[in-house]
Amino acid sequence: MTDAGRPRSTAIPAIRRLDALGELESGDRALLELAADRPAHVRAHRELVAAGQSLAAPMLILEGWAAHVRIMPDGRRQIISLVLPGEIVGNRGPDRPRATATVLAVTNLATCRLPQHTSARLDRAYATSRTLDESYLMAQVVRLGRLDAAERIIDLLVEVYERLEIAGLGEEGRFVFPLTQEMLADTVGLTSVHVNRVVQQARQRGELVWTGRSVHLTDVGQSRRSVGRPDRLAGG
Amino acid sequence: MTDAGRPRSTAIPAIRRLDALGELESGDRALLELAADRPAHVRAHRELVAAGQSLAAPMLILEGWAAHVRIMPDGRRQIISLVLPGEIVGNRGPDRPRATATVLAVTNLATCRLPQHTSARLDRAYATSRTLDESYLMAQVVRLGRLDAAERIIDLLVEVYERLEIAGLGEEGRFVFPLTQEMLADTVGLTSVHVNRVVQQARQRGELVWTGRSVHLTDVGQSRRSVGRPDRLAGG
DNA sequence: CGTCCTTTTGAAGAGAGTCAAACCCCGTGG
DNA sequence: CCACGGGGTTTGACTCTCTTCAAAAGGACG
Repeated sequence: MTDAGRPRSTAIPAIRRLDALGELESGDRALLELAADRPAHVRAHRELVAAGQSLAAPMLILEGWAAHVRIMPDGRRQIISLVLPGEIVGNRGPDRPRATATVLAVTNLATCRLPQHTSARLDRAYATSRTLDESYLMAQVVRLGRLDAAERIIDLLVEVYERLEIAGLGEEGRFVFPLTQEMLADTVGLTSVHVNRVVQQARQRGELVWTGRSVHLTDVGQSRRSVGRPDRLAGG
Repeated sequence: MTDAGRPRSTAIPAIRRLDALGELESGDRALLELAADRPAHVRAHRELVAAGQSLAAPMLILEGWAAHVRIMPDGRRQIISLVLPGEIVGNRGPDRPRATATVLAVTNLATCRLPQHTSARLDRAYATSRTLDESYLMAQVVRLGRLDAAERIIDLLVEVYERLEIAGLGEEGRFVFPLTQEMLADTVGLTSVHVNRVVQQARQRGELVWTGRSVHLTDVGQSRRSVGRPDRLAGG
């Protein structure tokens, strides 16, 4: 279900996402396009925000992936959450954004400051985005707490696919997935060795095609049922 | 002992917590006390909010513990986050609160509606509370993703202690802990059998005294270091 | 005294981690 | 054109944490 009735709003995925979340008007889109017109670039592996630092303003990811990361004193690493194109770092509504964890550029990034004090519709898009952030974090907790290795990986891939789909960056179960198996392991709380084995099993089942940086979930519906994902919330 | 300089603001722990977070004025406290004066009661094991439902208004927990829970189709259960006295369910700032997961009363509860549209200081307390909620959720992800069983349990107990301390409900590592080992297991992503064994080891090390519903962490500093907890954010 | 819930204990099995090495792809440079 | 290097992926053998299944033992309460 791409956009049947509505015309495609813009060529910029990040803006398409906010449009989808808030039903923006053309003025809102123009404002966002203006902001996106002079993007700031960040190289992969650079820190966007150090833990405990505060962010000047919320930041919109235009291209590339970022992640909230926690590294423990002994070197263990956990990717707490991913930030995909169209999603926002430091989106805390009225209060000052203060990072609760380090934010890392997973790939090269294009970003811009998030326009503030704007229309009601745009604010609604931001608010919806915030609500989604929370639900993604909760889903991550359930994933790590109660799913086994195979389920964790499929569940994460399904979630990523559905998140990318909002910005028009995924279709028919296909999407770009720039994480290495090692980073995937740090996301789902496993070792890269075990991730590798489990991914191969999913391949052999025909559930998953993953070559280079592109992933194809051959039957998203089946996959999402197999991991007991709750139905998507009805719109509104 | 407790508040050296400031006079103890109120006898109600939930209000003490918000006071600590926002440096309230007496008017704010009076407003909260008024709201807390006709509490609503909820029995243990009742659902406060069903998954996907929206909440009429944010709800302040006056007494007792609640939890965000996800139950999977096959019966697996994960407690996503705990809500302790003085903490808030459905605290989403300006946007409509919509529950992302079921909220369950862990013990009998006393609650009240959270006063809205109030002073700047009270709003700041709410905002800080929201920020803390997010950091607790992130800590839960790290706990489940990268800590082993013993670490998960100690880390959770340390966090709970420090959260209760804000409301004046913990001192010298001692606090009331109403969860059964089974519920603790559902929180830290383990089985109750294994939780039991690991708790016994912590007892034998002398790290933990847990009898009935009261827990004593004999050396909080040592415990928090042993699980690699980041230093608490400096105030402000 | 019996019932229900929670904690405790035991024995055996499975899932994931560890360690180590080989393999692959790809860009670099001789 | 091919050797070199380096990240990422793959494989194998072994270990160990945590789960599973079962049952006993405590405790609170009507």
